[in-house]
Amino acid sequence: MIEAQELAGRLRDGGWRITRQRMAILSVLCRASAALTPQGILDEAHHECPDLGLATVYRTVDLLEDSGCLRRVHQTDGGEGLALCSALHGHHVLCTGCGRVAEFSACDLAQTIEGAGEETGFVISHHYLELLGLCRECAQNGERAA
Amino acid sequence: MIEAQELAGRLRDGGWRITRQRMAILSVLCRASAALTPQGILDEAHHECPDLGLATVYRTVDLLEDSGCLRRVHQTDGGEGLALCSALHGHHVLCTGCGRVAEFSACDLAQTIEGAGEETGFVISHHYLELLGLCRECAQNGERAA
DNA sequence: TTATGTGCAAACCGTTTGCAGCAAT
DNA sequence: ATTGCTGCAAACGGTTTGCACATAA
Repeated sequence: MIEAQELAGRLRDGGWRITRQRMAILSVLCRASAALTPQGILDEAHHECPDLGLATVYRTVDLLEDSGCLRRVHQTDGGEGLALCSALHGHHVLCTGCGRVAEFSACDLAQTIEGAGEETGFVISHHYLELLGLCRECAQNGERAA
Repeated sequence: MIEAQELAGRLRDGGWRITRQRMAILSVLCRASAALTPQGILDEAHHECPDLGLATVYRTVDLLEDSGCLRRVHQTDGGEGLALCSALHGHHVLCTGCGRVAEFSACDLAQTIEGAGEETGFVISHHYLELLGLCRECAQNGERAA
């Protein structure tokens, strides 16, 4: 669980100003257990920053994405959501039952990348990986994976 | 290189009608080496089907996605594109130099899935994987990966 | 003090939808 | 003959932008 303060530090280091609005958005993102939409962020942040506008949410989200603090993830419903990246080279796992998002770092694609390289002739340099399944709670409650 | 006829067969088997418009869209998708947008599909298909409308492209794209023949991929420019899935359980590789798309099947995530499961407590059932790099030509021409 | 950030509201643009006519089966 | 498919154009909704004001540094 990363702290809003820590993310704010990253922004400050990047030369960005720390405003009430940005702090509110960061807090919301840190508290969130599921991926959020810009509108969802606004709704949540409204409690601690009633005059926040949607345009600012979009602008801040862009900023955070560019800074590598935030990533777009495919939602179960087909849409996209926003989820924090607390660590470097982290990937996301999404729960198809409740939408919860978690990060993991144990990513070993060496074999796959080599195989794909041979198969296609490409020289692979990056990858985008997202896992889907059931979180502990949903698995225990017998939810079905989508 | 999958044939438009083969894809048409899959649609027919699903109970869908084969129309001039759908055939034109399928041909475009089969010919394409890069991921396309709906508008891009329309522009290309216009040659062989001048009265094709954008709404029909959207409707056909939905159909193909639902049938598992087409997948959305993250483009290098941040946008999304559409790429054919010719095989079952295929993933895509995108060239960050020229946009070319290829499919590969050598996907071994067992290790990663196990690790992520331990790390997060999730029971993983699906995954979304996309590789990025340089195609043979771009690598030879000394293009830089984005 | 100064440049950056913000709210507001309008503009934008990709996508979806309703409908009357068309065409695959 | 039936029913699904299509083009058109309007509606929609998420995102971006211009601008004058506010505020972090």
